Amino acid sequence: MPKAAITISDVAKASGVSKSAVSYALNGKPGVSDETRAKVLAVARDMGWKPNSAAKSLSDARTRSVGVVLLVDDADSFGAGMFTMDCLAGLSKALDPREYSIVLRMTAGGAAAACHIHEDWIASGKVDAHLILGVELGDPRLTLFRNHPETKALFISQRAVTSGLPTLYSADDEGARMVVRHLHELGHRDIARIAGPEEYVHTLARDNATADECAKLGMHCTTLHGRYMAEDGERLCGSILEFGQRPTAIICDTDVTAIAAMRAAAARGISVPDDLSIVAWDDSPSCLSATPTVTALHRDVKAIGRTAGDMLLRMIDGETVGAEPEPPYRLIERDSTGPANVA
Amino acid sequence: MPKAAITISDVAKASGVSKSAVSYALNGKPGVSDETRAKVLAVARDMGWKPNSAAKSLSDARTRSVGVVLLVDDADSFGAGMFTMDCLAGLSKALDPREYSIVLRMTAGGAAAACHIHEDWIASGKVDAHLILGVELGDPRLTLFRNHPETKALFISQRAVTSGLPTLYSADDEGARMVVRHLHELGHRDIARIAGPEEYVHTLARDNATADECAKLGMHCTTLHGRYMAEDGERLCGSILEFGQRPTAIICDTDVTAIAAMRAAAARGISVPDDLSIVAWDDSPSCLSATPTVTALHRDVKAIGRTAGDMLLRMIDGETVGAEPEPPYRLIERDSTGPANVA
DNA sequence: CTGAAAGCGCTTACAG
DNA sequence: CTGAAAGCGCTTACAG
Repeated sequence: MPKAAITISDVAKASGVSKSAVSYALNGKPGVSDETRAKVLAVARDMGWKPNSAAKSLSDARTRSVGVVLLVDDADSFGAGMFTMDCLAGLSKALDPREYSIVLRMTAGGAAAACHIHEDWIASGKVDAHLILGVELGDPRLTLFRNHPETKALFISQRAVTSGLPTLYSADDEGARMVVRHLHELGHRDIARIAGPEEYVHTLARDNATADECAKLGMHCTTLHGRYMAEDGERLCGSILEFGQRPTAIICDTDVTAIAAMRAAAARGISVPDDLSIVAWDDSPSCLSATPTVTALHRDVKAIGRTAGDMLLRMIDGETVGAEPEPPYRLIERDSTGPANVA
Repeated sequence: MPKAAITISDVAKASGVSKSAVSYALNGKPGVSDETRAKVLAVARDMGWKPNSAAKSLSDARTRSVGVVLLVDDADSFGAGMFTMDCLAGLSKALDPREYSIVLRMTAGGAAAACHIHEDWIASGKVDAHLILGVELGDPRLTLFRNHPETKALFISQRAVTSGLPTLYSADDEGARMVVRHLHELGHRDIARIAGPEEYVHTLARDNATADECAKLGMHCTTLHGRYMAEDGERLCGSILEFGQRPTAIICDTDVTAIAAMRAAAARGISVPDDLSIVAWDDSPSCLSATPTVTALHRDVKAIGRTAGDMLLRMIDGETVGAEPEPPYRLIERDSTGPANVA
């Protein structure tokens, strides 16, 4: 069984034609008679021939792969975990039919380390295109790809951050407005938000949109920032509930903080959703298994990955790609939100 | 900035020597004077030269990448998610210093589809080695790699499944015994287990080891099988609590079912850990945020990935690799287990 | 120590 | 329609 790798020359010999004839036949190009072509194809199949990937890449300058560098944080391997996984699944799905693979690297060295890997890939021609996630303001990867406009690179990011670069931008703005409007309809006028760290650009995007929509609707919103951890959620929720005027609803930027906030409320005898409504920004299975179940902003992460893959393929095909929006959020109403109870 | 890819010939021209001299210099091989070498290195660095990856691969028959095919299940994108992610992170960490990348594909087509991808990779020389996860009994990938002993492939699996093939085998056996002994020390004699689906080989491994250790220690264990879902955990726990002699402890094969089981117990007024101890097989953040916190078997998944990476590199270097154990489980005692309360 | 040459496996103008 | 040739960018014996 384990025959040494068979080449186009072997096929040529076996079918009694020249190497070039084999190449033409195999690639469906003109230059061979139908008869020859059929024979070559049959022989190639029988011998189990596949084009050598390195040789093909060298000769046609295509690697048939897109590069992704993941930033891993030793602490929170959890936060980004599922998003990344689903996103890769979607990407893979888009790439699959074209026989493109993902070349994956992970680094704990942050944006700078990721940037070096991309540089290497550019210089070595390791990938046909780059996908960049988790960009921050002043990220060196922005500069890198601005300086290499000939390199095909797509960012999944906020619109404001990557301006001028091909981007699949998030719908955080719309999401924020959606939540605020939902709470407004339920009669809430005084709300709070347990937001993520201010370093994240999407946090700022949400901050802005939330504030803007609240202003439009005449609502008041207090925003506190913290990490995406249960303890932060509990602590911030405590602050919100104990100081000043208590809001009737809280928006939490993540499922973890939302569930932590519910616990903090329960600990104080505050009932959700009767006394307090809670909305989680990221939907997840834990939103479903919590008591009560948590109303959440849901987005189809696989679809985001798939869209990214499609955009990358278009770039590889030579098309110019600009900024395109990701699929919209959907608000999934569950049991943690209800009419405002203004005591 | 965006200079067209620069090649070894450019460097040769710029430093006034031949291409071969450049190659020797760049690869630290003898054949050039120290002076020439230094000059070439300087020029190459200045020009930002990197070896073209396809050319290098073609010439030395090494792709500097290992291939991984992930089986994605449209339904449960969650279950395997974090394990896979952490495992990849560990793998990447091992591969990084050698400048190896992961070539990643994901498929919803199960083992058969994955098998085809591996076949393609073998024929096209796309990767230097393969890593295979989530193998089941009768998996076509076992046959494929048995028929291709010259291909470097490592399985992360159960020892029994892959016999003869290079394998990083799991410590499920030891894990099971560890939990049983822990419960025995706490005085439990009559226990139950909410296990995973019987299709999974690791389920059987756990079944066997649990039964064996119980027998040794004179303990009784009832085992029920179900999916890794909250509803299954609740249902099975209900069955266990309501029929026959109620056990004093339950081992759940996953964090999800453990937490569901705790809920089922609470719903029946059974207190954890006073009336019933609960152990989760897989540790996770939710074990920490549950009330009470859940005693769990914890394994260092990144270390598993890293070990796999090291083994793969050794295989790539020509070493023969057999079956090696993964790092052992650790039992993390939290608040969901306590002394047996034999009413 | 150094250069010219052949080869890795494929593709693609270029003559027959 | 078909074959011989050159080239993709690198490595590596092989003569000077």
